[in-house]
Amino acid sequence: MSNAATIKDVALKAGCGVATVSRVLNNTGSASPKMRERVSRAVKELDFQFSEVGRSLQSSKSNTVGFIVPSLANPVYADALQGAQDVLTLAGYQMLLICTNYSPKSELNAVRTLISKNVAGIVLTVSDAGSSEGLALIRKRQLPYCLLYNNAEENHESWSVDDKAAAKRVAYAFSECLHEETGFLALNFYKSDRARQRYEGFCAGCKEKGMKEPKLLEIGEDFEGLTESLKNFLKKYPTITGIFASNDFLALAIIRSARKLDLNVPRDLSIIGFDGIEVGLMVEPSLATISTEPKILGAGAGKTVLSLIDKTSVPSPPSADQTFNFRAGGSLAYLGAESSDDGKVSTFPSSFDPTTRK
Amino acid sequence: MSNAATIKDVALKAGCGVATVSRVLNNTGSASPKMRERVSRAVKELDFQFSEVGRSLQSSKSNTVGFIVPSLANPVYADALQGAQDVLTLAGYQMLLICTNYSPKSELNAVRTLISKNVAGIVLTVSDAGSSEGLALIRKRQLPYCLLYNNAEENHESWSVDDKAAAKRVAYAFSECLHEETGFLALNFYKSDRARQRYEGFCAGCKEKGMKEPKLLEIGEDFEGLTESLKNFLKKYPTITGIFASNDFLALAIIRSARKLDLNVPRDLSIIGFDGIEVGLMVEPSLATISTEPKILGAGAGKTVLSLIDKTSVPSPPSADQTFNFRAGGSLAYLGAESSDDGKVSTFPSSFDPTTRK
DNA sequence: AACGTGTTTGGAAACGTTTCCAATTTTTTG
DNA sequence: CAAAAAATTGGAAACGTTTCCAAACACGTT
Repeated sequence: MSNAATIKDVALKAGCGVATVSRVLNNTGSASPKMRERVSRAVKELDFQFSEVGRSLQSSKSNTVGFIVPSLANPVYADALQGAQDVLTLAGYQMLLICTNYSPKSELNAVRTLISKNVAGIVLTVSDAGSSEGLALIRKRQLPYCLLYNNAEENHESWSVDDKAAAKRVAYAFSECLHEETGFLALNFYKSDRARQRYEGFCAGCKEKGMKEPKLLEIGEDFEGLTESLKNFLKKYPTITGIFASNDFLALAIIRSARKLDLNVPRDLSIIGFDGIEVGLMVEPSLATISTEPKILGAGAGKTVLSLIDKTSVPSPPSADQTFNFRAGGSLAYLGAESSDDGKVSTFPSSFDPTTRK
Repeated sequence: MSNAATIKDVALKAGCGVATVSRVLNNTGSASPKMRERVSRAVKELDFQFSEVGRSLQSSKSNTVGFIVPSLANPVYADALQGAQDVLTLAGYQMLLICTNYSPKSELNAVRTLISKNVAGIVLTVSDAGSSEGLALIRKRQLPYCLLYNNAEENHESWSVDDKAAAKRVAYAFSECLHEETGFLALNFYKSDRARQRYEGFCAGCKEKGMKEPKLLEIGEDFEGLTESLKNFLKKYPTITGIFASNDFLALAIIRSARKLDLNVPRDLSIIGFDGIEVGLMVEPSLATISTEPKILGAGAGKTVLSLIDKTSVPSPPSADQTFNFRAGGSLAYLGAESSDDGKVSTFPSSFDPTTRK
């Protein structure tokens, strides 16, 4: 298809051997000034560019890194991707992207595909790190890789939010505002180990603070019928005063549903989200949530893979409690007697912000 | 690095020539049943997989398609990407992704890179289709390509929202609600031909309806100081009753700013957005906006490139007025005397929805 | 003028495929 | 059963690079 010039064409036009062209263009080995000049002119005239395919075949290396995520509809992954892109591009790598749509089977296929394309490394988010066949294949093939948003077993490189710790923090927030009975809202609970870990952490936190065990409100593929589900849920558990949504999108959706049921947020029902997406700051009342830094995580995972490729020292991910912050917001009400009118809650001291890195 | 088996290893283990292995595995040419069996076993034992690099070099084809977008922070592009991914994956192609961060210079680099990787085709959004060097290079190299979100000159394949027509529609909506004086809010006006086209269309629509010419409110890199800008803007033009924001994010941000200035939306100021992102439905009041189908556009552009590659017939993009719908919402107030209390506006008949395709 | 020394240069092999073609084997046919 | 026809097989070239190695050349020294 492509009428592109090859190194042979350049050599022909410059009147020299291909080896010389290669040497000149890569600045490896010697070449006389006039030879350099002739080659340069030929390159100009032919608009020559190396074929990365030929290069990759010969060197069995490539400047491509694979990126596997469940979906880009979730801004968290989109942002993480941006972060990774930035560091990869800077290092001269391109990104081969595959979305698995939360299907573990696609995960394995994705890995196979990337391997066959000879990628230099892989950044990936899997459904369940413990049982992922794709991940196993990567390790078997000894490819540089880094997990993203999967809380690692110790033997994996990984950049992730500590879901359990963060969810615990949510429980504390409810507790500090004197909530006793809460619910946990998740979409596709069974498909995401992240949702499960959040639930686990939330339960642990509630227990620790002497609150009742959170009731699980699980919904299916999309938001259809959420209002109805909420109605039934609250009928079944009328004493619930707060709901922890496993991501901000869900949190916004449940707020809307509550509104449809003529419930005032936060007066009748408090909501806390997870992720800290930007629009959470734009709605009224603003969304109390766990704020995270997807871009930093993505960049970190990208850097890790690059280090693994170059065999330089691997950067350390932030420690568990530095991967998130609790962000106060109007959607969480203080239930005490001296309840002030504005529904505002004191902001908590934010922990060290891992954002600060070059 | 990789200890991966090659076709030679398979041939060795199966006791045959590489040509035979190739024939068996690709089901091209004949092979005896026992030979097939021997080869299959060898493949199993070695966990063999073709190297796409070798293949690509030999065939000067590849199953990779390039995708160039300004950014993924904007959910519109993220969704479009998803749409494209779906059709590409189904057709056995992978996606090489490059974000340009709105820099025309990166555009050219991106194209060069993709060409050197021997992609089969490119889907791309450029800053300005008329002057894009990257686009010019693609055409020169005769690569299959399709523009996305760039309103095409007639000689380009393109899937895009008709910005001008849609913006006109916004003007009509204001007009129908009896607004006379409006503003247009844009971020990085000069960098995006899309923002410019929207402004142009909006002006045209206002003129047509006998409204005053919209005042331009332009802000820089991010949302810092938006509230201040709005304050000054409204001081300067106190008779403005509505603002058209060039995307939904901006619309939400300006609503928040208005709120900070103690203005009630929509009573004191009406807002209409552009894009139809999902959270627009979740906020209160809901966002009046132009709803679009990024996923469909992305899928369409993907399909177009695939058709170009296969030299099959190219799908037709939806006609201009089918690329968007006006979506009524609480952020747009009817200014007539019989103003009802709820701020609701009649919904307009939605035009044919181009979503309906396999 | 003959000799080292150091720089430039190009041929050829290798990377992992596919495909052409000729050689070999099997099957069919008279 | 021999010959023709058909099916099966493998060697080799090609795709675009890089790199090893030996050949060619340019010098300054005796």
